Amino acid sequence: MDLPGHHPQQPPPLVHHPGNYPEDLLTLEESSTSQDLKTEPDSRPEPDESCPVCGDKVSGYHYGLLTCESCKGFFKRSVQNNKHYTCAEQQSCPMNLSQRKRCPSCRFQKCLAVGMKREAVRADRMRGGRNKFGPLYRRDRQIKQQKVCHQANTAPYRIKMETTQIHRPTAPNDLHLMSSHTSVPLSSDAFHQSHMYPSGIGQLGAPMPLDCTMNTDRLLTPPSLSYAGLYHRTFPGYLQEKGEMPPGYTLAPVRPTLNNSFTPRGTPASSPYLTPSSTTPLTQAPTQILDTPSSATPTSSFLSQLLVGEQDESQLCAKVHASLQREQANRGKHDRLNTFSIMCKMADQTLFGLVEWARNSALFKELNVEDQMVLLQRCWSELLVLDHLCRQVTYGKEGCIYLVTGQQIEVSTIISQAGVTLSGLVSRTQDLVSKLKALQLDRHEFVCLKYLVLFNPDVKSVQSHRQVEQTQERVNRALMEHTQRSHPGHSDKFGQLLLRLPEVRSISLQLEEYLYQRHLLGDLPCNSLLTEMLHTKHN
DNA sequence: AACTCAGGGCCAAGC
DNA sequence: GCTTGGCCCTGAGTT
Repeated sequence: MDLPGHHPQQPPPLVHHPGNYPEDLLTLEESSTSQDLKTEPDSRPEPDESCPVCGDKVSGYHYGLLTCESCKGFFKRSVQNNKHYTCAEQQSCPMNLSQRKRCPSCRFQKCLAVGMKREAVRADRMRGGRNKFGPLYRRDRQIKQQKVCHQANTAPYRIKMETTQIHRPTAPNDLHLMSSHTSVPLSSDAFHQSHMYPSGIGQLGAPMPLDCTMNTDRLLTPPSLSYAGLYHRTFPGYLQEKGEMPPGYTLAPVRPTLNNSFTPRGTPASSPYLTPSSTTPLTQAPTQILDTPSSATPTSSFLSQLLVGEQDESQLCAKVHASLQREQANRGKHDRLNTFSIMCKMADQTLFGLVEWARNSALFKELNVEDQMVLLQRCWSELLVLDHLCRQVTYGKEGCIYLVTGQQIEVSTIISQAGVTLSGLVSRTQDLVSKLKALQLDRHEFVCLKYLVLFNPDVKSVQSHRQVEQTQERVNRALMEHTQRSHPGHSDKFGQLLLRLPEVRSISLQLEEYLYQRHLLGDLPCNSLLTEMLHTKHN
């Protein structure tokens, strides 16, 4: 579309960003062409850049990201007129250029899902000017620009820097996510065969390369940030509380209650996804999580309370699949997500679930919103690691990593194909899994560990410091009494459990660093909670 | 001061 | 009558 006064399709000149690139890359750029030297990256949308909502041609940044003119208008009208659409189908209508008009509900959900921001639609309807997302757009441009440069220089650069991974896996060696019906307890269930594998995601015969090369030497300047999205997505109501948003604005999509026991149609009762309610023992797992019979002591009642808000694995699994399916549906046949992107999406959705879990926790709700944010920003990666560990202890087979989607992946395959950092992370995590399996962790103990990590009195900026400290002590006591009661023969289980937490923390910090480096390379999906959390910590 | 570009408004076309 | 989407206007921020 040619817009007078707009130049959205003008090809972006190759630019060089002084200070933002390591020397070797810089040299490559300078030697390649005669380029303009600019301090600000120019990345007007390329002619073939497509709208993340419908695939149409983008016309510029609108409400938080590059979209087409049509979706811009649609989103604006929807927010301005406070529209509430209803989907006549299953809320998963295909969204593309020809079908975008069919279901406004799904279109609007898609707009929100890809990261369009309601708060960018002005309540006062003032025209012109700039919005507060300038830094976000700059960051996005920078990332895109870095990605372009990275791709342009990718081959020689990787060979040079990736000493452990000179040979990038080609198709025959591509990492395949093992189909669960061959390896995991989900076996032959109809749900997994018909439902669990979105097109091109982890299907047998659909190889997914483990694009996990990583160059730890590439340290780029952290771009500028906007935290608004984090607040909005994780703390609906925050701005209303602050009086920054008019009433009636919903800042986050309403999500189903986590306690709802969700049963995908066609899933046999033996599936671990059926982990029905949060208070039911997980009895189907290869390595069982032992739920001990408890007498009605005050501690066990407190522990039961802690378990109330536990995430439903089947629900989480369904969400992750839906998210991956949406993502894949938006892409062309030749533009499949690589394995790393899929993993990031999984982590992102899991993180969403963990934030929801915390927010729904009665103990956590007692804190003010600022304290909640500070605590979550501090511990999100530890929660992710703990969540992963719990899944491995519960469902993981020896030598395999069990994904939130129910698929399994062989550890040896990852280690042989990933770079040094990722291999190290996987090894450390697997070691920890072995230790926790040996300790025969039960779900009470896992949830206590999560609470211990969440209620961290060492976070200095917490206002209700005493409250956080008391809660942690209470959980600590409950964990101690529980381990003594449930494993009377294992006198030091409590101590052994606590001794694992520093390793969890260490892994989580390494994971954050790894993800942040990949993010700077433009490998992480934009507008994800994961990237926002990473940014928050790095500032 | 000129330019940029993202937000809002307008309105013909389509349903 | 409502929705869509292309085009143009506006004005804060940038150069």
